[in-house]
Amino acid sequence: MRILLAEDDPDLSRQLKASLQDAGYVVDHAPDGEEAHFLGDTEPYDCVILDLGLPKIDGVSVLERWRRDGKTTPVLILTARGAWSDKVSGFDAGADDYLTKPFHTEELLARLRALVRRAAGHAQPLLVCGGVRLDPRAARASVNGEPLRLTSLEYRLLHYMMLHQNRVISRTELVEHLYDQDFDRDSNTIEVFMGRLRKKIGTERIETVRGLGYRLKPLHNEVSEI
Amino acid sequence: MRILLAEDDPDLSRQLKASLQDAGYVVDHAPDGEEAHFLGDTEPYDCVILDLGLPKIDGVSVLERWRRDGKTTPVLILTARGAWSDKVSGFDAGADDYLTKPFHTEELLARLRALVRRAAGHAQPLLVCGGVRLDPRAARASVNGEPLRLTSLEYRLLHYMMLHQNRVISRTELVEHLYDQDFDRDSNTIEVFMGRLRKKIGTERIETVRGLGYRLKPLHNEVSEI
DNA sequence: CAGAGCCCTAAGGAAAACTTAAAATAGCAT
DNA sequence: ATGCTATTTTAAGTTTTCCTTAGGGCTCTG
Repeated sequence: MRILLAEDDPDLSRQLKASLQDAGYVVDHAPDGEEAHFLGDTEPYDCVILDLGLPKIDGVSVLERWRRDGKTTPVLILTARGAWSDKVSGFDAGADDYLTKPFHTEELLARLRALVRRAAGHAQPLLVCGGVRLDPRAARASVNGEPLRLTSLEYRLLHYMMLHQNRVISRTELVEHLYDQDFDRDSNTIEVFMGRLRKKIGTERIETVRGLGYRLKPLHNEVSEI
Repeated sequence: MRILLAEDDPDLSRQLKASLQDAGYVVDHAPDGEEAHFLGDTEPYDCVILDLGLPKIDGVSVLERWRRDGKTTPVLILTARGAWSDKVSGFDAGADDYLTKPFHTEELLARLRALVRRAAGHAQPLLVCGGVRLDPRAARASVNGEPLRLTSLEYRLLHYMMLHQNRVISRTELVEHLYDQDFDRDSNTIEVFMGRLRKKIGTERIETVRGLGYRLKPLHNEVSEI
């Protein structure tokens, strides 16, 4: 876990750096806004602790530049007591958290934990099967990067099969998961939809296992992927 | 944007609720921990403002229960001046931000903006989706630099969709976040407003996903994803 | 090679979404 | 307060989408 500490007060800097290192972080120190901006731009930090009253370039400006450049690293801002209007502008510039000096080191550490935890919790479950990708959060799928245009049932079918890829899935199982209880057992909808799906993602990708069901799998030449 | 305000002081509650509503939020109020826990459990809020000194069940306990149940709604905690050890335990219980009483309403609003924005995964204070821009601070939006003239509901609709762009958002989700508890479920307001928004920002930008909802996305030539 | 299992196509029909206009409500200034 | 305007909601009519059905042809297997 690597942290950028942008703070000009030498005493506070030394003390904070020590505490952070004790807590297991790797710490780089920037004594002014110019250095802070440069480091934040070039190095991949997990979090930045940014004092607003920095020499050369002030903290809010540094932050604004980063955000304008698309940096999303979490930033915790330090500010002097009572300068609450700084806070407002800092937040609106894209800060993720604030701390007023003087503060207890323990509180800073707690806030850091919260920030990093939050930033890391951004992993989204993306289903992949060869060149086929499905993002359940976005309700969207693609083949070889090309977005797929799927109807509701087609999507649900693909979703279920991606969740259970490489396994043979019976027609009954599919029906049970795609429809509610009462559904005409001897209907051929599943077959029809298999046909449509195949047409959209490539026939080869869904194998028919006669008498048992269907299996979704990557193409032969794709198997090595992920 | 729908918010739960859990605060027992009647004066402060009234004043805060008014300020929040002025700022365009839909606000539900819980005067004690029991009510707060119940509402937070049943309604989908975009953010919770939680006083630690609540009657019946105290704030930290309420928060702990939510987190144990897997709730990830951002929570901003209000606490009395000087009780900083509360903060630490509150953070570790899963709070996302802290504010010490007394505070400036403007600061609370700034922190709320930051929280909501962060929860949606945006570091930038300015929401961008292709040629559409929305500045939550100024409550302004534009298309290709051209300022948009939006009514209150149109704006809130666009705001919510920009926070969750590229994701399919159901009619239900929209209704739940744009209105408070009692709203007629089978009404077609959302459809009507989608029509109006589309007329203003361009039909292509809002894709309807039949049976699921709507998705706001950049135009084809503006960006490609997945 | 016969029969079961599967695939394909096209069209009917129903649900979902869109459009429009008018009624209801809220907001604002007089 | 009162009326005027802007906004929101309701409601009805229209269009679009796509789920389902059914029938003929194909393929695999015993």
